[in-house]
Amino acid sequence: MLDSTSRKPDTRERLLELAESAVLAKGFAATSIDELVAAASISKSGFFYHFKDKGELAEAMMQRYIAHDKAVLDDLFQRADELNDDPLHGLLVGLKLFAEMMANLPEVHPGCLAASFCYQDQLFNKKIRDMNAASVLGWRKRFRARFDAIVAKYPPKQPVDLEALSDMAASNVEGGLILGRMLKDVTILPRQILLYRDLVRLTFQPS
Amino acid sequence: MLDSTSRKPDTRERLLELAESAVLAKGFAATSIDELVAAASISKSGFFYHFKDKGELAEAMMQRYIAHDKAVLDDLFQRADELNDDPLHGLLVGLKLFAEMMANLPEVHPGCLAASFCYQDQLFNKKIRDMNAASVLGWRKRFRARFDAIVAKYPPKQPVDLEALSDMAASNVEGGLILGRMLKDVTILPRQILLYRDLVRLTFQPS
DNA sequence: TGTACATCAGTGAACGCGCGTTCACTGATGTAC
DNA sequence: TGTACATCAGTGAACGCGCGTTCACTGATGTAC
Repeated sequence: MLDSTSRKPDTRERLLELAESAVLAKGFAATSIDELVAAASISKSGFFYHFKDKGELAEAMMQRYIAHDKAVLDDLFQRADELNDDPLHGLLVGLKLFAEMMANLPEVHPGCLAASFCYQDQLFNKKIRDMNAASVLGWRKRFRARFDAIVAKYPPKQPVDLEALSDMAASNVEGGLILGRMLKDVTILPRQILLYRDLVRLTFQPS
Repeated sequence: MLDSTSRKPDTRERLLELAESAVLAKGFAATSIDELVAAASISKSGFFYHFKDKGELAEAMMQRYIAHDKAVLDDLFQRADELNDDPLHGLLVGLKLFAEMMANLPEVHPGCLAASFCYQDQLFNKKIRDMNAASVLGWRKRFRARFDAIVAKYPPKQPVDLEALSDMAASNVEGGLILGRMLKDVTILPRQILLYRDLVRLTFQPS
């Protein structure tokens, strides 16, 4: 029985964490197994005990990243919904919380592993690319459900491309991360999220 | 004297073009000089006649990409401005033209080299990273100037983060490209641009 | 409680291949006089 | 107009290093009886 309080080193998890930050800095191909095992203080063969090859590392990284991403969003919107019954205000509160969370990240230059992978996708097998696509569709579905509820209560004055508006949640984060990295300015992402929030408000809130 | 109509092979340009599409598919580190020279039908040493090392290739790629990017935008907004005197309508027309242009790209999965580089930026020297940052600041400045003119004529009802709104032009394109690649759906980018256009309209247009 | 065996989490040495880079050289074209 | 030289746009062979991967092996812990 695995005791969650027992702090055994968990080499595999450490390798994945090291790999993630290396890949976000240099890309997957330039991240060598040698550097990971050196940082984790194990031998190269130790790596191959945990992953049968480098492709399996990529798969595990993506799985871990997507699961974490989903957990954060689930938690965020659950908290927002507890504060509010109205679908529009619930989303606006959630987006505000999201912006605050992104403003308070401890990391210096955050990045999205899915974005990194999508600009190197020829390196990966179909399974990984499909995981990546599924995770974006997850964002789309999550936000679309909220917009459907909002539209029912607050019919917009003009026709709205609800699918694009749902996708913009993810798109806006990806874009904000890229600009934040390019300009080394961590305020860009949270401000982009607040701007998306403005768009949602202007689109649905009766004036 | 170089005659622009003389169609000499221009090996260097061909190498840059081949490198760009390879890098957008696999990343810079996984793009080998061997594959480029094979595709260009020259020998490996021929490559080193044009570029002193791989880093100089990266530099030339970025330079070329940014110059092209700037030229496209200059042309686009010049055309939009010829159709219109009003700053708000000029921008709205420009964004519509932009969306149409992006909807009619011949490429299957377009991508942004600057985004690719920024997710591998540890591979590159400061000069390249600075070029990349300068190009984003170029977008910011371009759109900021337009928003300043718009605000003077159409004061917004509520306070607006004009810098973030300017950055969103680039951010929105980056995000749209990423989602388009992940889902292999070329309609995503133009629809995101139209949504940004909606935000601009809703923010400034008197109701 | 003691013993036999299985599993876990690795080690250490070796491998071949592909990568970026160098170097001496070359044939075609351009320029000076 | 002919000749000497320089530049352009490469070629071909060789280099050493780092990479991902394999393989036989090991000491510590867990489980069955």
